[in-house]
This record gives sequence, C-alpha cells and structure tokens, in this order.
Amino acid sequence: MPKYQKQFRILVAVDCIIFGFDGTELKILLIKRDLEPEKGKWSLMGGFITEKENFDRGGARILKQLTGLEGVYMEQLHAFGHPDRDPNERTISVAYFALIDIHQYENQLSSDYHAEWFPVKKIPKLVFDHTNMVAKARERLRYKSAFHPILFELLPEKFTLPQLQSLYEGIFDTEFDKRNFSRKIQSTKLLVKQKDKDKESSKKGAYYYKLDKRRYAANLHAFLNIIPNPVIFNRL
Amino acid sequence: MPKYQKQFRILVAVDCIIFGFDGTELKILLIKRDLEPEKGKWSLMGGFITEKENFDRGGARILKQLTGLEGVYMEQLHAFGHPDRDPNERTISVAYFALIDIHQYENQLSSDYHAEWFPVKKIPKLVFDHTNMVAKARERLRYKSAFHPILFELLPEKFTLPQLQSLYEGIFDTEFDKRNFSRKIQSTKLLVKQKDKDKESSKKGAYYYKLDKRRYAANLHAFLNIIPNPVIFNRL
DNA sequence: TATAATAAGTGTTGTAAATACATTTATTTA
DNA sequence: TAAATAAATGTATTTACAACACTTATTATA
Repeated sequence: MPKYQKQFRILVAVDCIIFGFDGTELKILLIKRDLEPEKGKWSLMGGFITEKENFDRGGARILKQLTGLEGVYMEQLHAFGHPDRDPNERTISVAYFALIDIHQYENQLSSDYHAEWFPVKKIPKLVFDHTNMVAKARERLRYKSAFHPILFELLPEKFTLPQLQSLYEGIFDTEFDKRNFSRKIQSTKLLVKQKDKDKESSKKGAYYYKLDKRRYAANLHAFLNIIPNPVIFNRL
Repeated sequence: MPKYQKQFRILVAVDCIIFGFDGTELKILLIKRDLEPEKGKWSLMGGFITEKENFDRGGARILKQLTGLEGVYMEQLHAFGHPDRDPNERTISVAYFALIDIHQYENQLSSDYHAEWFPVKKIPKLVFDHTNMVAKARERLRYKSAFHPILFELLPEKFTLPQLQSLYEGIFDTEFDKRNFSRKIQSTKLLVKQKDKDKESSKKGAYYYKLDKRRYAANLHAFLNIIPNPVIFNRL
C-alpha cells in the first residue's frame, strides 16, 4: 500500500496527571525528568507511545512504570500540540489523568524516578506545558466529580464520611454542611456502613464505610448531586 | 540540542465532526475521501497537521477548507490512536466537533469535496474509525448541551422557540412540555423577543428571538437546566 | 471521678424549583 | 363562518434543596 508521502511525522507522547489524597490534601505525583532537555526538573510522568500500543494502553503502561499499579481509574484528558511545547523537537502529548489510592502507591513504590507527591496548591515549576496540563486536569476533576461518583477512587477501601467530605471540600475549596452532605451521600446507596470505627482522627470515632462495589460499578456514569449548586456553579 | 533518537514518529491528523441543524433534524457534514486508501468512501473532513500549527488551528483550517467558515464553535473531542486505525500507515487523529449554522454553510459552499449533509440517524458507513468518532461526538454534544447553552450555535440569527425546542428534542430524542420548556428558556434571559414572526411553519406564526450576545458571551460556561431530569439521566 | 473538650451523628422546617396539566388566541383555508 | 392548525400562556402540586442546633461518645484533665 502506498505511504502518505510528503507529510511530516511527529513524536507522540503520553503524560499522566496522577492524583492522590492523603486524608487532608489533594496531591499530584511528580518525577524528576531523566532525559534532556530540562533534565532534573520536575515533570509529569510520561513517555513516548510505542509502535503497537494505543493511547489508553500507553497511559496505563506509564502509570504502571511509576506506581506499579494496574486497573486504576484513568481517563483521557486532552491532546496538547503546540508546535513549540517541546523545544527539542516537535512532540505532541496526549494527557491522561489517574485517580489512585495513595496508600496503594506507597506499597508499590518504584524509586527509579525520584517521584514525590506535591499538594495541588503547591506545584513547583514544571517542564514544558505540564503546568498547563495540571491546571486542565484539576479543572476536569472538579467538573467531573461534581456530577459523577469518581472521588471514591482516591480513597482506601474503608473510609469515613468526614474523610470523604474533606476530600470534596478540598477539591471544591469550600465547606459543606455535614448534615446535608451526609444525607446526600447516604441517599446514593453507594456506601455500606461498617461496624468498626476510625478512632485516629477523633475521640468519638467515625464509622467506616465501604463502597457497595456492585452498585458503584453499575452507576459510574450516573449523575450525582452532592455539591450545593449556588456555591460552585454560576447557574443561569 | 540533541534529538530524541530511537523513538518513532507518527503521522498526526485532525478530523472534524461538523454538526448542523436544518430545522428538523441534526445533521453531519461528510465528504467523499479524495486520497487512498479508501478513496471515494464517505469520511469526515480531515487533514494532516502542518509543521507550524497546533491542533486548534489545524481544526479551524480544515473546517474553513470545507465550509469557508471561520470563528465558529469548535472544541477538541478526543485523540484517537489505535495502531491500526489507518491501515496504510500509523496515523493518530485528534478529533474536533464544530457547531455551525447550516444556512451560513450553504452560502459558503466549496464543492471541491463532494460534501453532503447526513442526518445523524442515517450516517453511511465511514472510513477508518470515523463512525466511532461520530458516535463520541454525538454523545459529547448531548452531554455538553444538557448543561451549557451551546445549541444556539446551530441556529440562525433569528429563530423561534418551537424551532429551538425541536432541536433539543432531536438531540435528546424525546419530547418536552412546551410550557415548561418556554419558561426555562425565558428564565435564562439569553433571548430577546423580536417584533416579527416566522410564518413559514404555522398559520399563527411564532415570534422570532435573537440571542442577547452580551449575556450569551458572559454565560457560555454557566450551567443550564433545560432538560427535565428523569427523562434523560439516570440519577443516583 | 467529675468536668471540659472534641468531633461525630442525627431531624425538621421553610423555600425554591420542577413538573404536570388545559384553555385561549391568531391565522388560514374550505 | 366554521374548522383546522399551531402558538402562547397560567396555576396548583410535588419534590428537592438548603438552612439550621442539639445530643452523643470518648478522652483528657482537674
């Protein structure tokens, strides 16, 4: 078959914005870039696409390289293609964002990349257009999590309602009424109350909850209404 | 500066899903593909990215090539990168969708591409993964238009409420109560009632409305609530 | 061992938004 | 002038949301 002559070919990379939540703050996993240009600077984890893989698989491969994790929540964010985004040679990048349980990661740590977690509110200067990518990922996470039950992906298997609420509050940078929050969460029927309590963060202790895996899987794309409207959205 | 050795480089294309609304049906503009492989088959309008342009500009260029239109609503949809999506040579494609006023297009018609409008419900077999792209674009259009006031982009400068409603009904494939629909639209204050009526589609005639350009521009990203919830969404 | 401190848990009420629903009006055509 | 067609409009009911305060469990300390 004839090749497309004349056209020029471009390097194609995948970069991952990896979100984690430590119980207090939303964080992003960054590495020290290990090749020129900009070697040694903070960067998203990324890599070039290989001959036989599609983007989703490339993203999964790169995530696994760094964290050892498989089967985690991942979604294509955006394709970035400014001609000068990599000063070395034209490279486009398809960005993915991932939501992982930060504790899982600690078990699986690969130290090859000098990776570190940074609070989203204190991201250092990043290489290329990665700052831009992070901003877009945060925006998308806010948008998506306002409507769909995806933030559970950031939590461990057992978690408390106060933890969940503080996650939402961190992402939307506001505070919610805990009575209304609790009622809304309960009404989704996605959570199963456990018998035991988390005693670490309070004297009284807060009941643990687990995801109802079945209902959760069936409702990944269903619409939630956790976020009080006037607080976040400028409604028409 | 050193080049990235060893890595392989890929053709990068942009494809456009161009939506139009003829007053009755939602349509997509397709062309007869003019190069091998699959020459002569129905296809989205697309092209390879050039050395100096980013994706947004590439999309705009391709849209203009076909329709002659500039400054229309356009949004990056998704990057498609299956290794075999183009059997000729590996090519990734960044898909964009555009919303145009179909009447504008008729003025600007470029006949070079043997373009035709197809109702979204009667799309012919398309080359490569374009069927997939169209499906994703329709999905995105439903999603986005459920929350944001973007469907006006498909209408001419002056339009009636029954026209607007039938557009919404076509996209969501359902019927709305016209009293409630009218009230919701009016409450956005995005429309300005005109003195004259459209007498074409009824004896009584329906008042024309125009967009309040200022308010519209200020509220492109604001949240609407036109769509009756239970009809469309599986809410949790 | 009683008291203070801390954070978790829970219920009610008022208000606003959304839905369901039917009649009147303007115009054309037979 | 009667019939047909589609547009325009108002109200009552239901539902969803937000605002709000007290009680409970536990630990630390006076």
